[in-house]
Amino acid sequence: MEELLIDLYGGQFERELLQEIAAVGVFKNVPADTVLMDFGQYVKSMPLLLKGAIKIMREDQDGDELLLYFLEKGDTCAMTLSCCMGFTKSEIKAVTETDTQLIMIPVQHMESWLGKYKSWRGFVMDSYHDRLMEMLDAIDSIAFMNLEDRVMKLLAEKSQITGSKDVRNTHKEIAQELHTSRVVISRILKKLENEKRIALHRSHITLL
DNA sequence: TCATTAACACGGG
DNA sequence: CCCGTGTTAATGA
Repeated sequence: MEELLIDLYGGQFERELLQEIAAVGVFKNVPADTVLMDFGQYVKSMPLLLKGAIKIMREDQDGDELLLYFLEKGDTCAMTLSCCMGFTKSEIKAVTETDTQLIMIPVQHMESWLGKYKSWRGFVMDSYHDRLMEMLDAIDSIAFMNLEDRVMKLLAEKSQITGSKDVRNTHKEIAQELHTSRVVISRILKKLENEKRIALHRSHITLL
């Protein structure tokens, strides 16, 4: 676990901090499509992402979901950070998009590290900033982009996350993540296929 | 005009 | 058969 840590965070964290993380952190392998955190849950440890991707979703009163943004390696969850400090409930849902490796750090440590390690403070601050920017990006998408562009953007993100041109998602899943109906997704995907931007297959889509 | 809802047909696993 | 997909018709914002 320590080698992985040094590999990913060595340039960022002090040696002592890396050792502390290795000492108290719990390494976890999580398969794809696992719910890591749900609405209303109290958070008792924060995840440090080593490998894979997690999607962060918001949910409305009817239980319909909307994808906000993805977390990738080197990222952490901003909601966890604020939840841990104030002991409030989670406002978001986190689901693994791919098979994921992460380190869970109990909350009591992360607070003391804030005073102890400059690099940790910087990391937490940067994380807040990054997540805020991604949130703004998500708002821009919903407010200003048409559905066709949002679909392409989502496919591009998913492709980048998996490192593959193939996106293994059904039209239904895409519709739920973008909070729209499957009919529209099918129609838009068909249009994109006619424009030679993607190729459609059963249960997966290839970007061209 | 464009999204949504409901309904139906087709085909693959 | 069930599910994913493609399409249409009616309705609404």
